[in-house]
Amino acid sequence: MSKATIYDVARVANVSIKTVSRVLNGEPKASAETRARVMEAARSLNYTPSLSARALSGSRSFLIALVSSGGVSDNAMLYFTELQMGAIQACRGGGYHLLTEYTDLGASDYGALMETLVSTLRVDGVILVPPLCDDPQLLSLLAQRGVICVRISPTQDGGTEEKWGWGVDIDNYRAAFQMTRLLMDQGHRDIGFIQGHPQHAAAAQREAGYRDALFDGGPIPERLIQPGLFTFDSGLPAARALLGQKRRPTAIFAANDSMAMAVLSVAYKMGIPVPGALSVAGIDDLPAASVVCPPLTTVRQPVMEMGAAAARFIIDRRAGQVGSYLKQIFDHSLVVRESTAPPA
Amino acid sequence: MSKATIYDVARVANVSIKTVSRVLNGEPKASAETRARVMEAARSLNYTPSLSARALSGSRSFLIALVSSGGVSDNAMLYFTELQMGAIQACRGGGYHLLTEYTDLGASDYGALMETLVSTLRVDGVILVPPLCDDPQLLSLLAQRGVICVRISPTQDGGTEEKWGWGVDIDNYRAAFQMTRLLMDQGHRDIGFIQGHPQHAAAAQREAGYRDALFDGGPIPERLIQPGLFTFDSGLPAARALLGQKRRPTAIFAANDSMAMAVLSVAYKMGIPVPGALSVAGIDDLPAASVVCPPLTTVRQPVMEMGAAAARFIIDRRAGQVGSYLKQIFDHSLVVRESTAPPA
DNA sequence: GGGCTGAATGACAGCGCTGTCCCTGATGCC
DNA sequence: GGCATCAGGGACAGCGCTGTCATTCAGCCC
Repeated sequence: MSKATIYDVARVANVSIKTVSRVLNGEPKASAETRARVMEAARSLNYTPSLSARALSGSRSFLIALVSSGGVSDNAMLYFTELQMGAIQACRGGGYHLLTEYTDLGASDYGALMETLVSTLRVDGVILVPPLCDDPQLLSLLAQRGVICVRISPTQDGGTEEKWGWGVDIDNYRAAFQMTRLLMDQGHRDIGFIQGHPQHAAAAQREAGYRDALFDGGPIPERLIQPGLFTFDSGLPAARALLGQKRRPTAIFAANDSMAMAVLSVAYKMGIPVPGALSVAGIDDLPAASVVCPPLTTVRQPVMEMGAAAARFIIDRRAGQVGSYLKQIFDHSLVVRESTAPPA
Repeated sequence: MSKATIYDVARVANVSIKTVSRVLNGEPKASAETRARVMEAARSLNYTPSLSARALSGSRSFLIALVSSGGVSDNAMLYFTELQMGAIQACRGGGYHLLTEYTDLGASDYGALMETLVSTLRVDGVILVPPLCDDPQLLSLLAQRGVICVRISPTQDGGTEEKWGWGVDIDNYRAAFQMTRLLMDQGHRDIGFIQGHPQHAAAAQREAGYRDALFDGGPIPERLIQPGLFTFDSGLPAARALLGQKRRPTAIFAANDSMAMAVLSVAYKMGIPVPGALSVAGIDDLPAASVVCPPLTTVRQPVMEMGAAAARFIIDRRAGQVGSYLKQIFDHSLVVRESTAPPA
């Protein structure tokens, strides 16, 4: 019950420790019979290998770091938990474990943290969320150290995989395009838009989707488009600007849910009934989106799957498999709730 | 730049590796001069010790596991991120790292996961959130293996520390008492209450606080108290039951924010203006609480600090310090927003 | 039959630290 | 001076694995 070592297993199975190692790691050179004997011995002893020993002598640490940034209620953090759960599940399948770290780009310890991750922990890979995943300095540091890096919703100008790592995302352009069309199909024509953070790749893509859907490349009355930063607070003035106009839009599409909720909040204060006099839509499907009044029409991303794919990518790479893509695009889906309806 | 080892540092500082180890670990036997020389050598080589090697040869792994359970939008998960950030910060201070794992009590791999945590990873401690932290089987397994265990918001019948580990919490009774009194001070007398999950210790404490504040031990019209499970969905029927009564309460205090939001939602559908005709309050101060309409009056727990304290406890214990308490109680604070007002 | 190939397995040397034990020289005390 | 004491520091043996290389023994070809 204390702690069986590989020596114990070897003794019981009557083979060398190296053979035990081989069997447990699924290496080819082992007869079926030996394999069975070793497995049985391991099971009977309730053996689990020591991660530290494996890491120390081998080339893998079986550790993946998920690095977050931003404040607790920042947009990136809001689906962080979900991302993390996906990654954890994928890790479990591969004998890996997920380490979570936190840093801000501007933080003074940011370099030291990465150094620790690479040197002290020797993590097998790193998963980065925005905006960390778009920091060239960080990315090149990781690349240079040979750490596999997966970026969540990265900018597209990532260059080659060698240099920038791999990424997972949804098709932000299409998601925004479809949501805009959904509003148009309901009869809306005056559809306001609240932009996302200018440095976030997804923001531009979403805006492009909106523009193309609404005017098909033609000019758009710019009064319909207001700046935002993906945060609830940044959505407030944008919503006020949109709703304060003499000819008020009949629908507002915010580049994410946090800002869409800000629209809901401003409309509530101004006494504008939603969806009666105003339809509101967002993107992300945050847990809160289904809970606000009225429940928000939005775009759901398979965040958990994306997290799992990120971790799996690292694990597979470390196990020797080579993929060829730079970025994996996941399917999104429109979630129509009660915040949208045909204009009065 | 590749990877300096302790040998390199020893060579440069012209001492034995053991001395380097001593200096870096802050052990006493080293003259100030030697200490300085070693530190300087380590810095110049950009040396960071290997965690695996330390774990393998020493008695500490420098790893703390934070184990979560429940679904993404379960109550426990909603402040999980915050808890985690606190723990990460505390870990950083002590040279520790946070590993996150996920399991359900009912899950089949639940035992195996714990086994892995203890045997394979040899974590120095485990932080458990409800309802995991109240599972006697799990707790005794950890205790038996000598793993330090910190429970977040645990039941009180924990028994001795040896057996059950340590816990962090707020004074749920007082929080509920104060919130109820706040509503009473505003003039409310018909204050409905939605209970929390019956198996969760905090639920009973909050209810007791409400009862004592409202009727000072005397009988309470039981129509005012409706069952809930801490989830948004469970709050819906409870809210309907309360608001459907001929003599409707003028305020509803839900045992947590998720259910308070359900009240907001039901009131909205029924056309009951909040706070005009109904005041609503919760407990937790979820990120969403400030975003719903109207923003929710609630009780803020210092979740981040609680997470930090939990991690710090494990680190200190591992470093040899011994505390004496079983449970550390943190200060909460009432957050008065717009969902409460004097009755019309 | 001799030599060759290849599958199955073992011996052994670390990986980079920490724990334990031991050595050295200075200090203090009678 | 003699002896215990103690701070400061080193030698050395692992911790429990994996990588590398060597070894063994069938089977097989000419």
